[in-house]
Amino acid sequence: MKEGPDIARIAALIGEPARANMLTALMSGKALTATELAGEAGVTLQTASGHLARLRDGDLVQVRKQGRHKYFALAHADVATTLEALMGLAAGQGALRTRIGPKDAAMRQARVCYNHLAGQMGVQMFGSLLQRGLIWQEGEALGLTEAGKGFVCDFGVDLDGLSMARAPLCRSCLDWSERRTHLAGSLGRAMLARMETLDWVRRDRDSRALLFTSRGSEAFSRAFT
Amino acid sequence: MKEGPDIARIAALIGEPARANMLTALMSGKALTATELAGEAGVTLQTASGHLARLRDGDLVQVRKQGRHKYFALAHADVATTLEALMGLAAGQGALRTRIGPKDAAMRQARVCYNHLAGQMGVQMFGSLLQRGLIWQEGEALGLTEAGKGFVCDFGVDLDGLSMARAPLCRSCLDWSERRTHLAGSLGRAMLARMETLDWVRRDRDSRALLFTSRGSEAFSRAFT
DNA sequence: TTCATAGTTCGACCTTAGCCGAAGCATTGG
DNA sequence: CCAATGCTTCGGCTAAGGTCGAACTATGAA
Repeated sequence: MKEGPDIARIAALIGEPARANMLTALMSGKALTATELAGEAGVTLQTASGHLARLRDGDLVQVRKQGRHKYFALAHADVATTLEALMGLAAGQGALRTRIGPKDAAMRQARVCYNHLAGQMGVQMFGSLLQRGLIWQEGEALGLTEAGKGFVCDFGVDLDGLSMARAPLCRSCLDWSERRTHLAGSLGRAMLARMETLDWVRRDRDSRALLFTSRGSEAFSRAFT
Repeated sequence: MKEGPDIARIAALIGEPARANMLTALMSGKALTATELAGEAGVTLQTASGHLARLRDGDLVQVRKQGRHKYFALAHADVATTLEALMGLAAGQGALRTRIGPKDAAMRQARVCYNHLAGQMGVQMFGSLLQRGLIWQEGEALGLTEAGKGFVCDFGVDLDGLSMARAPLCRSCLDWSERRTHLAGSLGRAMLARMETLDWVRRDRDSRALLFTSRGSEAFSRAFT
């Protein structure tokens, strides 16, 4: 009768409104301070402090101390993946709760998901790369083809630098709004970073939405049709 | 502050040990009764009933009522995906325990279920009829096709007599050892009765097991391959 | 030094919800 | 009809944990 993996412990950790809000806020990939997270969660700092300690205990977030600030971020990409999966379930059944405002539409079109591009644009980019044979996919596994490496370098990404990193280069991530896979992993992050450098896209200050510039929008559709 | 889907509600649903155990048990893909799930979760039936109602409310499981049993299964493949993601996070990724139905081999092969044929043979017959287009199935609904009517009459069943009865002609019944559907309803009962008349099969005196004669076994596999 | 800001810990409330006993339906079998 | 079985509902008990005020530590700035 004893369990396998202790799924309840993790789910209970996520299943508390204040903590869920914090984790959702961290999905942007940005590191946030305890005070900021307290604001996101709508609780006082003491309460937030307790929650964050628990999240850290459960290995859902990691901390970096810097001066008198503590910056919190999601511990691992797996955490982001799991949260996306949960959002998929919640979105499938609960349109009743979320009113679709203008920001919501922007979120569906393009948003940041643990520092990589998600939403319609993310799915489009992934599909384009796949169709042109620049990446390959076999079940869960995912990778760059030779042609793909050339493409990515031409795009301006330092592929050699990425290869040194410990994290997997390519990962697939299931989109909660589109219900299709998009590109995650260190390559996914690098691609988004490059697009920001090129000023194709800018981050919204208050949400995870990504706003494409008119120039960037045009260039994007030319690059990933 | 409130953006995105209500992830906390779902996660809290999963994040309760008893419910998590139930969901884990359902990961096998098989449908389980409330009593079985209560055992899996280590709680009494009353408690389990409450939990299952909540899971059903949250669209994590779907239920199928059959006689005095209620069979529960995961609602969608998405639910299983999310649970797997959570298990991945829980790191201690362990074995799923599977509790199998009846231990008696004969019972598993063929037995009586409300006067119709159940067990491996029942599932086989159902599959054969379906594949050959003799019956049709749409969700819960089930019926005989024109070709099926001919087949049944040839088999020696008085279809006209059955149609007079109040009870539905065809019903699907979820097998408690195979956990797949087989043929129930007045037709299911008539089919079994006919097989007994033909001396294909005899009832065991002390149990619900059905013993196929050697001749009957041969004829059965010829008729329902 | 003194003050201000960031975060933690403690203690005390108090709501939530998980749990079971007992009784109530519903279905099946005799 | 009655008995047995599967499940649900109700009521009360209890424990867990979320919440905040207040006091405390730590870092940085004037």
